[in-house]
Amino acid sequence: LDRGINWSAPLPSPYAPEVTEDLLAGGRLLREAFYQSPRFTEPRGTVIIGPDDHDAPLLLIHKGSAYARRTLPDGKRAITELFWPRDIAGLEHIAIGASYREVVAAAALSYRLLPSHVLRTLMAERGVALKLLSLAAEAHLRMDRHLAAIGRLEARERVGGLLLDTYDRLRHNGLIARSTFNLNLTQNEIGDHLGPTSVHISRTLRQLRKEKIALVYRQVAVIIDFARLREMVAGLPPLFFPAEPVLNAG
Amino acid sequence: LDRGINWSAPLPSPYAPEVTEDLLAGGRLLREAFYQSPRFTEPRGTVIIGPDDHDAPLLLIHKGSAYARRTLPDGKRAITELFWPRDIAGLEHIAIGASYREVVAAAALSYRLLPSHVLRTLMAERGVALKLLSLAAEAHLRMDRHLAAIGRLEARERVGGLLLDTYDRLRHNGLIARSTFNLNLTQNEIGDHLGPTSVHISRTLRQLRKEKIALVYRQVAVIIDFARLREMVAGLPPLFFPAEPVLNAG
DNA sequence: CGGCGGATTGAAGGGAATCAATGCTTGTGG
DNA sequence: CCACAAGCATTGATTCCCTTCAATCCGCCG
Repeated sequence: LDRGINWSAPLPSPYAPEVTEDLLAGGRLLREAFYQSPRFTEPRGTVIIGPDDHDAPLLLIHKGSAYARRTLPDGKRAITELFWPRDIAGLEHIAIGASYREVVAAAALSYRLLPSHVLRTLMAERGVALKLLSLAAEAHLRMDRHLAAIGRLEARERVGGLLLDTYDRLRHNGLIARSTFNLNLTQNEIGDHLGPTSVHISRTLRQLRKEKIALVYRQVAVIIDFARLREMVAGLPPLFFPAEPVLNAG
Repeated sequence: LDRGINWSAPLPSPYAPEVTEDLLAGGRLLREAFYQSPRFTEPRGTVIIGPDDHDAPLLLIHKGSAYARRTLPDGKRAITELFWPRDIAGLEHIAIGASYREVVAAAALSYRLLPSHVLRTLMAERGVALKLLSLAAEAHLRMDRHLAAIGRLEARERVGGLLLDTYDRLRHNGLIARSTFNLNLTQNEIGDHLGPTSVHISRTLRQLRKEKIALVYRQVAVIIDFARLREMVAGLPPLFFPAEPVLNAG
């Protein structure tokens, strides 16, 4: 059981050392730009960015969570990315003028928007361009890893991975302190994200509950046994890079 | 059957109109930078970028093809991206100093390398930064779509999708003119890319062969019946954006 | 209270994995 | 020039993970 031991994940990703300063400056400018826009709030389920929106804005999340969703021609749905507070969604819109997926609020969502043309202007600032590229790279890394998981792991490991990844991401950003957190996804949505049907997600969760590894009840997840959960998802590469000498205290 | 009718895919992706000029300029500069470096050639199977390389370079492909591969802790492999001539691989390295996957030559590969720090300098040029972001966005789009396919479609549709996507990408870049092309992937590698085992890939290909839809023999693919193939992968969203009024003749 | 979306559970069926044997090419060396 | 090994592909038999279908249940809201 979790006895207050720090079970959190390894250190964050090491950026190329020579860019950390630029990244910090760029991140600051980016945040300031967002803060010039008003803060919106929308209830769960709201489509923030439509599937065919033109010149869609970028989106900084303050509170709640959101996901990117694709609807296939036959009506099947796939959730390809999850966004949590401090994440920026819609980086693609800076270069590509049309959206190809929806961004949907997974919980009551508080956020700010920034039109893509503002970003294009702001990119003149070296740090901003670099920060945007690094955000894109992080998203790429997560999708790459998710792709490997979906293609090569079984439902059990994928579900375990989702729980652990979410915990690690939230914990790493200081958004939670205990082993309980709000997943904000119905079992149907979990299925759309991981591949299996909601029926199978239900069975998998029941199994984890029965084995006293983790508990998901009404979108609230509780990780009971970190050691066995981490062992269960050992097939998955680590979410962040392996620990390294700290590069910068910035 | 294919009677010389143009079965190729819809138009390329529409960039935000106000950036097309910058993109062209940036692309030119980027290409020029690559051309300052020597051209290398490696045989099929060569690992161009190792899984733990630090400060890995970017890679412009001239001839042949390559793929990005992850090896999971238990030895299972996942191929998460395919690269064809004119593609640039390793955009992540500009911001993230460590590689998290391998880049492997899928055929005799002719390519050039560019160290990431050169890119970081070159990014001062507005067009270059924008071009890099747009390349990242395109890669993101492809992965997003692939994720949806892996998560929601069956093996048959995935295999069909791979064939059709490859054809469309090659054709769109003027790299092939007929319905035959070299896939450069063993059935094992196809499996690593699409999810199923090589055994099941073999059976699926046999089925397509029997139905006279497509033929893959010794890594060479021949699309026999475009109409039925496109119908078969109707569940997949289009590779490029739907046709639009042409933005720019540039 | 009735209705509704989400979750649960059982039974049956199917798609894909696994295991294992065989065949086919190509390259190598005797 | 043939034997042989190695890697890839093919195929059958069996198993199993997951889907599908359908019924039920639960908590919540008007």
